[in-house]
Amino acid sequence: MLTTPLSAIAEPNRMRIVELLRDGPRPVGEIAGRLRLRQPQVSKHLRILRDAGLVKVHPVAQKRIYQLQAKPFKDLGSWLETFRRLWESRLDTLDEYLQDMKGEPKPR
Amino acid sequence: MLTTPLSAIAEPNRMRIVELLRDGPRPVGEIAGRLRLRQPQVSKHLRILRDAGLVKVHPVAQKRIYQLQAKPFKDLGSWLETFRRLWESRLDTLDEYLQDMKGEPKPR
DNA sequence: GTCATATATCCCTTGACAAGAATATTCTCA
DNA sequence: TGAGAATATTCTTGTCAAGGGATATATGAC
Repeated sequence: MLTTPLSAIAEPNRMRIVELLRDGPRPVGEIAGRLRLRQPQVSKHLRILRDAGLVKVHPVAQKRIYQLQAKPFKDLGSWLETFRRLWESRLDTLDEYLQDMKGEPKPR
Repeated sequence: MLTTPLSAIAEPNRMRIVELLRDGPRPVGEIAGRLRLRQPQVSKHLRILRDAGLVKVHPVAQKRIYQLQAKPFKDLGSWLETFRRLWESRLDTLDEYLQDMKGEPKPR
């Protein structure tokens, strides 16, 4: 129900599926075979990945070719960028915070 | 139990906590106040974030100042990099895959 | 010591979710 | 049309995790 891209990838088997699809589009059966998973579980995981917008499906005969979508990865990258100062600024802000606290009135 | 950084961030309230800490270290009470969460839940979430290596705690008197850690974000960035060709190569590999399957010439 | 503040942990209930098994659906082709 | 292949869905069950409430622990002030 609540299917955000992040929580979709957080599940270990879905992570494996995503990493497999990183190398190119694959049909369900091949995914199941390579990852040693049962077909129904793979279909269910793909359904969730699809609802999260992480993959898109292309029907070819009876096969369904699943393909990664770029957007959620771009978005995740953008979100990560907002943390860039975390590792770029050598001086962390802890000392700064502690300094601020010194000026505040003491609890009673 | 299985506490990976990704699954830790995937939880909505923990995501909010992480985004709050992005602006700087904060004690538990302030996090609870700003996010309108109850203190025990915040402590529990912080515990999980801490087990996942996302935050570090600095005791100051009775307060515990929580601070984001850079490493997991760097790691996530590195992992995300492995998907870069996804959105850099405008030509996706779907046609290529279909061609392999059918043995047909690429449609024009 | 006692009290107040700040945070952590414990117990409990409830809901979400993943796997398994069986079945349903969709498509191709003879 | 029927058969077989490829995939999707339904139902059930067990597990895990989040929230609520109460309580425990730690620190500082008096």
